[in-house]
Amino acid sequence: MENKIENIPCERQDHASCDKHIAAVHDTMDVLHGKWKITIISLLGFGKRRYSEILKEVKGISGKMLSRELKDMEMNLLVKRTVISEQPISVVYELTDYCIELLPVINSLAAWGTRHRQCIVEQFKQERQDIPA
Amino acid sequence: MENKIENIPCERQDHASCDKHIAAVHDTMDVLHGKWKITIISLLGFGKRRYSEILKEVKGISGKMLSRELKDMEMNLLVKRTVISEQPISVVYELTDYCIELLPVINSLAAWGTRHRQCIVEQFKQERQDIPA
DNA sequence: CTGCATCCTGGGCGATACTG
DNA sequence: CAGTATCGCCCAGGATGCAG
Repeated sequence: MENKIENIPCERQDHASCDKHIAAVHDTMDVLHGKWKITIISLLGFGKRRYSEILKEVKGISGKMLSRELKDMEMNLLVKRTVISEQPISVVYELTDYCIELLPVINSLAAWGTRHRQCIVEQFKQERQDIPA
Repeated sequence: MENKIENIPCERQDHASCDKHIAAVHDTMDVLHGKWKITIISLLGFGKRRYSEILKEVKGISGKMLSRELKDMEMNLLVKRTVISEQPISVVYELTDYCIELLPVINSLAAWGTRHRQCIVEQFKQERQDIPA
């Protein structure tokens, strides 16, 4: 029951560094918090978009939430906002280079999620044939 | 404003794969949902722990939440629960090999979080000397 | 010690209507 | 078209107490 490190593919060795690690994770999660930000980032990873386009393409999001999230993300330097002064006015959002560094992270989340879904499906099948009668 | 992919270090090319990508991310986030799971995983990445040890080491968590989260994680095959029939009874939790695959993902979250914190600090300093008078 | 039931509060988020 | 204001629901999660 000791603090033997085994099979752990990372380099956390003591309580202090463990706490720092956790704090760092929370820094990221704070930035990504809420129901929508990751989706928005994924979408914008696809290319710059206007407000109304995002509204359409992110299924289910309301206008209030979208502007709130975008404002938030702009403050966190994740997104660049550009006003196009035409008729009528339009606003374009795009990922900052900084935020683009998040994409690989999000990709790794996606990769694990894909495997996880398969695993759950397997498990389900398994259970169904364990109790067949 | 087209769907030009540029500077994007990942391979999402069309709407269908983009949607799948997003769904996969949500699969992962569902598993990690709530205020505590990532922290618990990080801690257990450190070595197996008893219930009461986790309760002490994860600052701020309540008993209710801890058992709820652990049960949840057990169902998702993230954690292995072992009852030690001694006096008094104790229960040991440890990461499954499956969950250990999540550690690199969490590490990448931490890595970005560390950089982000530095970036925010820089930005703050910047602003303070932009409006010094 | 481990873990569940109950009660309760805050705030995340949706719906709608309104302004520039 | 972009964004704000108001209202209110709902549920994650905190506190406490009980059970095995």
